[in-house]
Amino acid sequence: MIQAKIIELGKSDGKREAIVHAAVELFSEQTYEGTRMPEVAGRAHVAAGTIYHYFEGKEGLVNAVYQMAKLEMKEYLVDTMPGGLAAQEGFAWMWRRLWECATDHPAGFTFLETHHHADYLNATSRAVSEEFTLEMMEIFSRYAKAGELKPLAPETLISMSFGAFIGLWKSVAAGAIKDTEELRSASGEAAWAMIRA
Amino acid sequence: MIQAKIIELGKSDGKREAIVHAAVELFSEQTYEGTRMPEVAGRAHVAAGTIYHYFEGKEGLVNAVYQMAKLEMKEYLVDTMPGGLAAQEGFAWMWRRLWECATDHPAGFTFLETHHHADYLNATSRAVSEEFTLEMMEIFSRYAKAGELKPLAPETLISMSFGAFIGLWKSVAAGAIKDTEELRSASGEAAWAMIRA
Amino acid sequence: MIQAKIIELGKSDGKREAIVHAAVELFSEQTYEGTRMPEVAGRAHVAAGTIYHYFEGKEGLVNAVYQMAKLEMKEYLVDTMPGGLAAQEGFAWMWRRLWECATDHPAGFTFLETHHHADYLNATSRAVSEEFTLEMMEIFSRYAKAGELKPLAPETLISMSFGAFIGLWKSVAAGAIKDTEELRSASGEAAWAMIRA
Amino acid sequence: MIQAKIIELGKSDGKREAIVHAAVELFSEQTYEGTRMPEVAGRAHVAAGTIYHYFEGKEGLVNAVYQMAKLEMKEYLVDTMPGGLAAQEGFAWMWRRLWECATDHPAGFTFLETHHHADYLNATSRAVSEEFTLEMMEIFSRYAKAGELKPLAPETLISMSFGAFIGLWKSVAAGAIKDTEELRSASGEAAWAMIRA
DNA sequence: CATGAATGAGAATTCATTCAT
DNA sequence: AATGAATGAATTCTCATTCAT
Repeated sequence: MIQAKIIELGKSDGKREAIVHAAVELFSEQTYEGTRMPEVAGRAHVAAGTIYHYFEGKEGLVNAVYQMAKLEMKEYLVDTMPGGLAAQEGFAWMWRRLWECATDHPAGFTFLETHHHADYLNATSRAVSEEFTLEMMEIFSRYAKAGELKPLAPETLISMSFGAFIGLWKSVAAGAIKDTEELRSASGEAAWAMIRA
Repeated sequence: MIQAKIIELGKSDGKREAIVHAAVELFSEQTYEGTRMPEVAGRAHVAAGTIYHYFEGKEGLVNAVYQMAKLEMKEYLVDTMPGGLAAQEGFAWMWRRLWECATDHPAGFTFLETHHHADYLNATSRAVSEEFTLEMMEIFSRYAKAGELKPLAPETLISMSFGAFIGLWKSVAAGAIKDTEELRSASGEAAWAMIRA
Repeated sequence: MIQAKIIELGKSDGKREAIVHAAVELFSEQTYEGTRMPEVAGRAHVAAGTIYHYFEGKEGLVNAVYQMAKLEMKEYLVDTMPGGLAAQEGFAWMWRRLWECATDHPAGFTFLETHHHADYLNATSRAVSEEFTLEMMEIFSRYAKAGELKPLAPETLISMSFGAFIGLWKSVAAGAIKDTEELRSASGEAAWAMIRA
Repeated sequence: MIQAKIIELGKSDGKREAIVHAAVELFSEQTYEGTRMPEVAGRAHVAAGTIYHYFEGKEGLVNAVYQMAKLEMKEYLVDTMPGGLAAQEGFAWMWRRLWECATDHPAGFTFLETHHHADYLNATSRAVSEEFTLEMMEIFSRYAKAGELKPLAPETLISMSFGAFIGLWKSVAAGAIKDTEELRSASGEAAWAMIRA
């Protein structure tokens, strides 16, 4: 009964969802190549063959995973961004949202970091990625034009600040650093110090 | 002359080195799991079986690669560090050395970033990694005690500044940002702004 | 009818059995090490990979084969032994059963002779073997206590009489001696003459 | 100097000897197929390549081993047999010589048992084997004609009595039975009881 | 003659994918 | 749609043999 309801509700099938979910986890814990299809099936509580009803092989699955994770990230950082924020507030908001995104979807977040450049990503995946990058570029360019950022290419500032966050997040995820409210704001301020004019 | 001496010392006529060299390149271009042994053999101009004279299987090889790369990095950042530098100069020196290390050994540098957490790393590899981390901790702790750094855990500052460099380097390696002398110093100053008191 | 039941019980549509069957034959015709997995697969009319669904590698297979053959032999010689036979009748019965076992399962019988001491036999295989040996010891010890056997250790008498049978069987299997009813009883009487008091 | 003398003395080379010696041991402890050439080289204290100066590959080696072992056995049982013995004494003498042969050359003796039928034996090896068999046949036929043996084919009596010895020897070699003078004579008498008229 | 590093054909094994049920 | 046993191509690894030193 409950199962039936979940299926009827959004998120389509439940089974497809479960597969993608299992896959992000395994791809992020291990690697794409290091993860076996029956392993994915097992964690999704689904038969191996079932995956092939929903995805075009392993490559189809990893692309679905990638797009899902990237769109999720876009939702956190771009789609929900309040308009009209000045550079400092805008950056602080993004930093906070990065934390939230990484905390809410640790597997997806880690997966994206580890599987950028992969040659199994198809055109759609690359397009989704590209779109996100452009949106970020636009935001940083706006701040730069307003003279709020260091005189470095927006690309440089984005790479460095995202890099700083990822470095920090990796340590947190590894348990080397404890995630506290204090850390979230202090690290954001530090990152801002790196890029502000 | 020097070459002659090396040949006399190690038994190596360079075959072992050639294999490790081919392996770092391929592991960084692709992945550990995504790289096939004959591929490594081919790039090293060696028969497939030869790899097994020098390394205990693929796992033995990847550990040799990891240790080599990590020790290389340690040499750039720790072993050759001039004593007696104050925090700002010390950090600037390290930032420059990171660039040099990444430029001189791009494959090794990229490999380390992508293959941290891998479960095929053995005790020795983990020990080598640990030692490097401890050395960095010591340096940053010294700067922190001198009151030159932001009041955040050294681990946090290290993660963020290394993360910033890696983010930047990835963009450079991907061809999105051009590596200039200007960029090297400006980015270093920006990173310093992030961590200084 | 019986066949139908077996199919319902075990999951087996006989594939596992076919593999074991092919394996005993090949292992006895050649050797364990001298037999190639695809050869086993071929004779079992199964794909090479299928063997690995049922057995843990070649070693798993050879152990399954060993246990099967040993239990088969135990069934012929121990499990079906009528109670209450005096020494001479008991021995005659066993001798006859050895012939039947060797004739009905020539591959298994030969395999056991050739692959005793092998170091790929696991704990279970050794336990099965040990149990059979103990049962034989018990039987011979009983006969010895009744004063019907020569004053030699039961172990000695078992080794010699089984050895005599195996020597004979090898010649029969090689075609050097013809298996006749006459031979079966005469050889049994001869063997009895060797061990009787 | 000493080395030179040994080489001059019989047994040709010393190195060839060492290789054959190492090979019998390993082939009997393991199997022909289960033994690696470098392993043989190692135990013979010789380089792997050296084996190929003396033998035509692994197959050449195993044939040399087989012939050596078989001729050794022939020497013990046939060549040195005193003429003019009656059946019972002749058999007792052979039984004693079997013990001596097995004790003096355990590896060779075991090797022969385990590697009869092997398909890597060449014409020469088979000829040597055949010759031994014929000699034994002759001896047993003589005893049979004299009416001293049971009315069974000589082949049958040979197979059974040799089989009995081998069975016994295996238990002794495995440590399950202790080799004593008492056992040697009692077992010989038992075996004689099996075949005598 | 002796060596043993190097070779590469061939063996064991894995794993993405299919397909009868 | 769902299953999971079966497949066999692809992969790792072994080992008899060669050959430059």
